[in-house]
Amino acid sequence: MISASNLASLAGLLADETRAAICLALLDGRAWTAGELAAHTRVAPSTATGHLHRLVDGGLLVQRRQGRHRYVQLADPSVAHLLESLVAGLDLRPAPPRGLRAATASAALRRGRTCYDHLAGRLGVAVTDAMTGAGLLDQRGGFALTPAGLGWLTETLGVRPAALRSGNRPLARGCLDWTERRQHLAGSAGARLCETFLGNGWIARIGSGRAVRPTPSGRAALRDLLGLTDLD
Amino acid sequence: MISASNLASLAGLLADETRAAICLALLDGRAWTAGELAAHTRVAPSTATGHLHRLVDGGLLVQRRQGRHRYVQLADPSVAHLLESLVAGLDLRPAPPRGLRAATASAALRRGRTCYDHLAGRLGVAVTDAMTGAGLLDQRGGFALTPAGLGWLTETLGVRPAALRSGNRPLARGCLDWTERRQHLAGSAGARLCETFLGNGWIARIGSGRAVRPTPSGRAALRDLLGLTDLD
DNA sequence: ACCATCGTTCGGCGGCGGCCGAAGTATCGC
DNA sequence: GCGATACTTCGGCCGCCGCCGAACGATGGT
Repeated sequence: MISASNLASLAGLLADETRAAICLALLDGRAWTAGELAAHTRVAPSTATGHLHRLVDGGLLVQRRQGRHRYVQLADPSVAHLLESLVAGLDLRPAPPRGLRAATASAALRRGRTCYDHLAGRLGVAVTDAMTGAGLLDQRGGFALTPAGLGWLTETLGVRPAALRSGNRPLARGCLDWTERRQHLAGSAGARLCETFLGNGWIARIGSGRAVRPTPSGRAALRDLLGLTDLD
Repeated sequence: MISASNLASLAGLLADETRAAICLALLDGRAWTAGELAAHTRVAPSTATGHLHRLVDGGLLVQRRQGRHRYVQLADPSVAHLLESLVAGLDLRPAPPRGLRAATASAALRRGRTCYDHLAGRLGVAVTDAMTGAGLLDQRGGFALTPAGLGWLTETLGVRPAALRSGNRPLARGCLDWTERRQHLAGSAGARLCETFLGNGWIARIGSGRAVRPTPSGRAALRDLLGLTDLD
């Protein structure tokens, strides 16, 4: 039919375990070099090159050459959204990770992380719930920011209103969390919120991964702004 | 990593043009027989059998045997949602369909159709816009049913409130329309709305496909309830 | 009982594509 | 310049998988 071959070729980009692992790694929203991705997926650099070519040609990734490095990242928030939808569609047996290091890394990720450009994990869900309780979000009839929530973002947090209307991206959207099985705030409001938290030093990345944790000043701010106290 | 192989195998189910065409055909929400799908995708029955096995084993489809027929349909609204997300991710060159028959079928589909279990096409978008204008939906901060919209569904249309809370499916959700590039109402509210329209004889399927059109009584009802007059 | 229809299983063919290593090109630091 | 590092291109190997036709159940109609 009309778009079956398009759909098949799009799915084909993710139908290989190595390419899937590359895309999942890039879900942290940052740019990785080709070599990092090759090491991360445990394939030869030449193999990674081939995969990156296919993903870039397919429009899922964009690249930026910088010196002798090739940086690559997800092309678009919509690509991240697409990946989230697919990962959310995996309610299959989640075999527990083996080894202690994997277990603690996994615990840190459950506690808090970035999901492309917004907050996820228990931290993301807790912020979302607190905003809902404070009347800033309305999850009763869907997932929407209230007028009070819009004011809170722009006036209390200082987000520029123009930054909330980027392209045709939705303002607020629920993103299903794959560790918490709950929705957390995504969309441009979620992206600006995460950006503000990072910029204010309220949260910090742990090491080089996508795990994040609140800083002492962040804990104080979250308590004052949203009444959040129990963050671990 | 944790779910790369799961993601790859899920994507692999859709990475074949024939299987993709099968899933898109099933997006009309109805059950098809294996033979119908074989004819629709122009492959031998034995080939279709193999594909259906893989899709059922992968959890995307469920089957029901009835006499010498094997009926198959999408397993779940979440599978439909997943497919919608992927199709929405295709802003690639949509080569115009060739041939007059394809063109008129395509025009009927653009005018109105079912998208799994809710309304889509210009009809679906028009209903969604009218509901938004009447204060029944709020698309400003996301996509949510207002309290008035909830009352309208249950009192004016007679939808049982219990039918709106099915499992953990969201009540209202925006679904990006691939012909109109606009959002229309999905989620359980969208499903009940479509069900009610069909049950009241306000819309009828055209032939055996998923295209629908308003009936004369439906036009009157849409005009009285939502002020919709220009439906073609 | 018989045939027609629907679906399935099996074997075999052919091509696509993922993998690697070796050789080649670009860039950085000294 | 020179070596080291980052990446790419190329060729070849191998396995997977989509396709079909033919033969084989299974069901329903007559």
